[in-house]
Amino acid sequence: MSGARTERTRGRIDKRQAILDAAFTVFARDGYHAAGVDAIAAGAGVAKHTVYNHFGDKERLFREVVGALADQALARNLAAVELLREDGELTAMLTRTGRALAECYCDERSVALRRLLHAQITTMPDLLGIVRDRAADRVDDALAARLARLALAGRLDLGGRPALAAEQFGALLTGPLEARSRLGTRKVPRAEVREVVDTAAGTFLRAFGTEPAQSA
Amino acid sequence: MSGARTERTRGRIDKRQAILDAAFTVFARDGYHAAGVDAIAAGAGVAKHTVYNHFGDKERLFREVVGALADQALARNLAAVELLREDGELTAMLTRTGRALAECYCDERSVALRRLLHAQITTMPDLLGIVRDRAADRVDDALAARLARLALAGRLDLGGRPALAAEQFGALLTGPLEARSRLGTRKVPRAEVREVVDTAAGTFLRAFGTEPAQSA
DNA sequence: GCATAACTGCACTGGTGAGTGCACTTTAAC
DNA sequence: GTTAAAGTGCACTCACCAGTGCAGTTATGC
Repeated sequence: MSGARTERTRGRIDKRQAILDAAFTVFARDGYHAAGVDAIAAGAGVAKHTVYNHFGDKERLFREVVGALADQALARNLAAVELLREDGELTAMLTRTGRALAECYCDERSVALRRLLHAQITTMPDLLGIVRDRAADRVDDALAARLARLALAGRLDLGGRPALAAEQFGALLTGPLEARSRLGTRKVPRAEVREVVDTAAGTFLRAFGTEPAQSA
Repeated sequence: MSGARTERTRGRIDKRQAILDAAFTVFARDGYHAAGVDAIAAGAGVAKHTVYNHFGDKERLFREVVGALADQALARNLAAVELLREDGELTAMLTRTGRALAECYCDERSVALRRLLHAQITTMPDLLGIVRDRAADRVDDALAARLARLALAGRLDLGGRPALAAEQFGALLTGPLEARSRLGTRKVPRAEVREVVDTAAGTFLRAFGTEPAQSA
């Protein structure tokens, strides 16, 4: 329905990108098996042969799509984590970071990536490794590092396990969002995201904070 | 690999159950689309016609499998939640309940249910409703009710929102377990489950407890 | 014992989709 | 301008799979 990404037959170098975009759309909508290469080619405004010229076969195309989604997710998530600085009021900062992470998590592409991953994890077990290496692990590490710095500054008490604390902060966001978004089928209203993030930040600070609580 | 559930052609009434069992195995292994009705029939030691006699078509069979999985998950999870009583030491109790819930979450059938749900949620959006009505929502409610009772007894301070606290306790378990089990593809070692559960209970009690902390 | 309902085995249809072959056109490089 | 690479359109093969038809078998109710 969203039509071809290329304006008719114009440039040549961006066919590859057009195919990746269309492939994402179709895979996300129909899932790996139900997705047809014909539909992808049509969506990209490209001949089926061109798809095979660029990617070899359907599975390799799928892997490329997943890899691209992982890269994009990494960029967005790292930007969110970098909102956690050492200065500024803790509650506000944690809330801002949490909100940014929540937006990443709810992003259409992230939702699709999780869905495709879950669906194909048994038939293509290596996919998870790709996504973890290129995105998930790096975000976790970055978050843990930021929290560790706050602990070093005496503003958090993580019991010497920043990675565990990062894991929990993430869980306090993603768990509720997964449920409330109905596995990504429902757009969580702004107010509800706010509630999830504020509650997560509150719980996290009550558990790990060293400063007098900033009431909700 | 686990062979037919029925010992050759014996009883008749349990063919239905044999089909459901085999269908679970095949759907869980291959996913909805890649699963073949022939494979299911073979796995159940039954003619393909018998499958269609009992369930009409592949999609209805799939729904029955999902429903059955939800019912089983509900039973296991409720039993876990009911470990939360009003007497007894809080940390120990929360840890025991947490461990039981973690085991439910890591159970092969729960893993498969989540996987199938994620994979088919776009093509069969009503599936989520079935699972929520028959399992997820009820578990959440039961957990919230137990926590509310503990709050009423003055042993927790949930800020008057037991449902939010229940949501967070669940998230502190499922989030880390989801990641550490690699979406269910890896068996999480006992020691690691213990770490996740203890950390979750610790964080929860530091955030919501009213009694002096029981150190880890 | 017999009628009926459930089950079996096998062959079959119809549809769909991955991947290829081929003749032709367009673009980019020199 | 000519050449080579990339792209197009279409028809085609091959395989797989949901669902059906049918003739024959087995169990169950009475």
